[in-house]
Amino acid sequence: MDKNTHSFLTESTIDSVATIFKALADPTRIRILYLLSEEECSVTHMTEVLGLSQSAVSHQLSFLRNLRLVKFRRSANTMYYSCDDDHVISLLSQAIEHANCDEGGEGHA
Amino acid sequence: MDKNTHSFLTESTIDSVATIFKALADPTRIRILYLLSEEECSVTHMTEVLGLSQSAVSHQLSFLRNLRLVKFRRSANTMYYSCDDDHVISLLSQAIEHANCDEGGEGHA
DNA sequence: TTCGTATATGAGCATATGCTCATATATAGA
DNA sequence: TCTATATATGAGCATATGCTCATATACGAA
Repeated sequence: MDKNTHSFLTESTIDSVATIFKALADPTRIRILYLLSEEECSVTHMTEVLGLSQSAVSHQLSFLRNLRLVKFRRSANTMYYSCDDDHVISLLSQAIEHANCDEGGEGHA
Repeated sequence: MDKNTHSFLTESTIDSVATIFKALADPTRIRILYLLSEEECSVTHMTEVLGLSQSAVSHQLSFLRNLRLVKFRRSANTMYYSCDDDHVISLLSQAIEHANCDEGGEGHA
């Protein structure tokens, strides 16, 4: 505790941060979260819009549910999912903006 | 192009976003980037401060270099690394803040 | 209860990831 | 040139990840 004069992150903080970013680090989950950030929708709808299998979508929703990034409500036998974490959506939005900027004009200075 | 009335992300945007978040989705890279966001430092220094092997650090730096998230300068046979992407550091800082918030008081209403 | 639709989930597989170990490269000094 | 220090990198391995396939569960209608 002597030679390290800079501030450290705790294990727990590092794990939380890694977990958040892991959730956002997959194309399928990015597409699901982006879709849900625009509209609440059913599993079948996501499946159709994103062109993925029902199982793949459901597995990813299970993943996102465990992290409490999405919530859902039931209507008959249809589950409607929506986002449940503004922070994460904010991070996603910013990354999308930055990515789109880079696409427009490459080359710095 | 008919039933999809919501806005889509392009393949390229999705890939860029996933790549950014992938870079941030590993505890070792989080610690490296956080350290570099506070101070420029050499590989040996990172190795000591973070308690990692020289090889592990060097491999991760190679990864971060490829994505242009870090830059470096040489002084004799020592390489000094520092951050080269403010956007990514900004995303990291926000995630750390959020993680620390959640740690303080769990339970929402 | 039986069937049909919607969703969830376990098993298994192919690929990706992050490490270690060994070794290559680069620079400084003798 | 030879050696020492600092860093980079290839190979290989253990684990993680994301999918498919098959099947289980939940609800509504007949």
